[in-house]
Amino acid sequence: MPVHLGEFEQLVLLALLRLDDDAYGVSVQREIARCTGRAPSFGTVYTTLARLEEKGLVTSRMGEPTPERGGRRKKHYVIRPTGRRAVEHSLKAIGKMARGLDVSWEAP
Amino acid sequence: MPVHLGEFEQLVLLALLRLDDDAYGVSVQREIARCTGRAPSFGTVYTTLARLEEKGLVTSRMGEPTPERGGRRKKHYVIRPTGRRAVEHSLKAIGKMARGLDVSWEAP
DNA sequence: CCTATATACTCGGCAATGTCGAAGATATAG
DNA sequence: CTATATCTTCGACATTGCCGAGTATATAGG
Repeated sequence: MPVHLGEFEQLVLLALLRLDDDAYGVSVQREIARCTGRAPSFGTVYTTLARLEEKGLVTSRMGEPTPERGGRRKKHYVIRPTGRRAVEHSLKAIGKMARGLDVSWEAP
Repeated sequence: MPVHLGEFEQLVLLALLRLDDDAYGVSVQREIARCTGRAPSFGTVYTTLARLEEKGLVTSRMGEPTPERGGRRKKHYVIRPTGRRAVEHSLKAIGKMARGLDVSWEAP
């Protein structure tokens, strides 16, 4: 039973991978915005993150309050092996379907 | 307003591109199965195809009865420029997010 | 302490997509 | 006109996508 990822779930998972240690709600939405140019609301990001955790694809840990200036504590997310496999699987599927086609894959 | 594609919609659109002239319900599901190893039901494929048409990303034309042996007529689908652009856009987004990561992109 | 101000996360709910299973349509061969 | 092979349509419900508004919680300053 292959774990199925939605389009946005893929982006979130990829964001976790590239943010590595510093992945939490705000940074995830910022990274997705930076890379893709679209600006998902925070609600959207948090919802997806929560659902990915329910499915066991990621884990979260509460961060310590930072010495900098104020604000609520961050909830850090880390991708799990299952999650990593799921993204790779999705990407591979798209890759196979796109192979040989002249749809531009890389950015300008 | 960027047309948003779901994960499966992307696969269907890619299938249309690679099937070119010979794209219709059955062949689309077969192609997706062949490439990705998953076997969506026909209902799933037709629903998606219909929705893509509503959104103006593809067009359809009824085919003539074939000289071969029996069966209902095929409904051929062709991707439109808008559709092509939409897939490219989606693929580009994923590409940007995956760039630099060591997630295997190509098939084994 | 109390308020102002940053930051970050939760909730409730509706819209869009994903996914079937079963039923209906329609060609050709006998 | 029946059997049979092909294809598509139809509900219906599950999963994902997507906010906007509300709630927490740190720190700085009076």
